[in-house]
Amino acid sequence: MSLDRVTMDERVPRDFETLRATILDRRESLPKRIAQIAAHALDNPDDIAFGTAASIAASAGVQPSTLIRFAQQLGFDGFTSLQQVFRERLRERNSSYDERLLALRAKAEGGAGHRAIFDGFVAAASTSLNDISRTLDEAHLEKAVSLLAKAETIFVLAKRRSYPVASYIAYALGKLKIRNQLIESAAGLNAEMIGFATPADAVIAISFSPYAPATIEEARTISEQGVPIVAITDSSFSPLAQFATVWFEVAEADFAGFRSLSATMALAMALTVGVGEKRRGTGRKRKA
Amino acid sequence: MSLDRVTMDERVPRDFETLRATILDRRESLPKRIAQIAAHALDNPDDIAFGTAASIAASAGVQPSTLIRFAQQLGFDGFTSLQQVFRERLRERNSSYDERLLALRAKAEGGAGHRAIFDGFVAAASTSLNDISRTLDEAHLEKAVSLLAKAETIFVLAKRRSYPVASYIAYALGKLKIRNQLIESAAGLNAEMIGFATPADAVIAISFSPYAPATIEEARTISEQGVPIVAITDSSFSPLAQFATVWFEVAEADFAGFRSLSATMALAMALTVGVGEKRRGTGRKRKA
DNA sequence: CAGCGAATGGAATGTCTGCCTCATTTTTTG
DNA sequence: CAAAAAATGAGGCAGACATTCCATTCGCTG
Repeated sequence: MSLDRVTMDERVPRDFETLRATILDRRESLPKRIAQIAAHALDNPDDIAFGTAASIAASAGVQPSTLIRFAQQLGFDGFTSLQQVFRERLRERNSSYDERLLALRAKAEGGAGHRAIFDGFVAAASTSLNDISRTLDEAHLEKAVSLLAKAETIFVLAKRRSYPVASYIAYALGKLKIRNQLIESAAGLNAEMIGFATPADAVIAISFSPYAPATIEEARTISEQGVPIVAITDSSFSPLAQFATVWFEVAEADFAGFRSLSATMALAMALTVGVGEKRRGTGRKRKA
Repeated sequence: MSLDRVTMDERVPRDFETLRATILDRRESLPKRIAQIAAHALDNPDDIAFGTAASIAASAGVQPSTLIRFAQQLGFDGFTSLQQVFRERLRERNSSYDERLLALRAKAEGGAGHRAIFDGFVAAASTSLNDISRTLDEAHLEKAVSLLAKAETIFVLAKRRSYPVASYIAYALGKLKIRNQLIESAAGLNAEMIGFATPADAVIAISFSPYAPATIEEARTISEQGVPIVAITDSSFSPLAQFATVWFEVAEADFAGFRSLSATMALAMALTVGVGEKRRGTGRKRKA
């Protein structure tokens, strides 16, 4: 047996960063095909982690046997051991963000003091942003923006918890010189305001469970007038969804009984600025 | 052949979250061994992603064939397709938090379409949350909460961009049955409202550059009446800071000319709920 | 340009994979 | 409690897998 040599001085990189450094270090001295794989491996680490030797070799444009030689040259005893390093990287990377969030949440739930409360809200907001970033339907977004961009006046409809979002939308639309009307309950003239809306206009309606009855009623009325509605709500069973031309499902995390608004805010701003861009793009002009 | 049934109505979950929801949904109705695997899968998703059918079955304490039946019951055509979902999850979540943010921001700046705009706002919000989580001064938070908890009425003062935050604070304070007064400009009676404030009350004032002159003026007036002020603003040179008893410096990231509100929102909620807790803790009661 | 060692391609190999089948056990139903 | 249905266990099979081996090509050096 002459395995001694292997165990003697060859230090096998066990973590991805070391491996990466090793590869970059030897880059010059590697044979052509091996270098080809090295480049491919650092560029597409996920493929190495999940692919088979054959599939990786094919997408790197080499023979499977070369891939194995590459692994062996780095001190591994085969492709499989090399792959372990790439897989370990994904395992560890993955946990970092979630762990951070979990830690925050744990601190929020376990810990005392007001810092804990603050952490709870930060965690809820982060979670919500994370979720919406994954689940947002791009087609819905495009459709909603087109719809709103065509509107003469954009009516913004929201009560209670959702009202802050509506007021920010109204503020942003105003800054972008897009004609809009915020429907607030203060003056008690909602019915009259809604009466002005025509099918040439559009509505952004926001409501979450428990749905403010006034919002639902007003959405119903306005939809019966043939005005298209973009709804932001929390489930496809929401009463808002049935009146809506396009609707978004936003799941906000909550803390201490108050749901985050961060995901809804991000979506609201994307809609607003999206409409602004679209109008500028088509040369359409609006005065405040 | 009776495969028709499968292709007909069974909707196969393609992303991890949907899959997770589906499993949790059917949890009750699953056979014992299948449930055993379901639990193991949700607890050790990484193992499912990387292991072989045999190794996973062993560590879940079942037969490999059961694992395959589990996958089929969910609508997949075999273990391999189920595994794809677990692998996709790792691919998408793969990068560390910072890298993910960078990627989002790059996509937002480079990319076209409205998804890019959305990503930009999500990135801005995440960055802001990240920043405030690092920089928030805990002592300031404690001091602000004590100050507000002692107030008879909490006045909330903000205009324009900061107004949504103020309206959410007012909403939350209301739900917590804490007496508060939102100072909005609509009725034009701000001066009179402010006149009611006494040193036994307190103010939450929010303003960011460019500072709304009305907010500054009102803050000045109210501080001259001896009312303590908690300010949320963006720099210690802010005109708001000089009137404030306690102030928070919040740096919000911006995108497309609109700053995020997420960090301010999180702080605002922490203050609000903090006050609520403190009052309940000291047995102090308030009526709406 | 001949000679030689390293590098490479491609097929062969034995192992292990996922998945199917069928016998057995458990649960449900009448 | 019997019969039927569902769930489970275990062995077997075809195919895919990583790896090895050997013939061929490439890139030196003299």
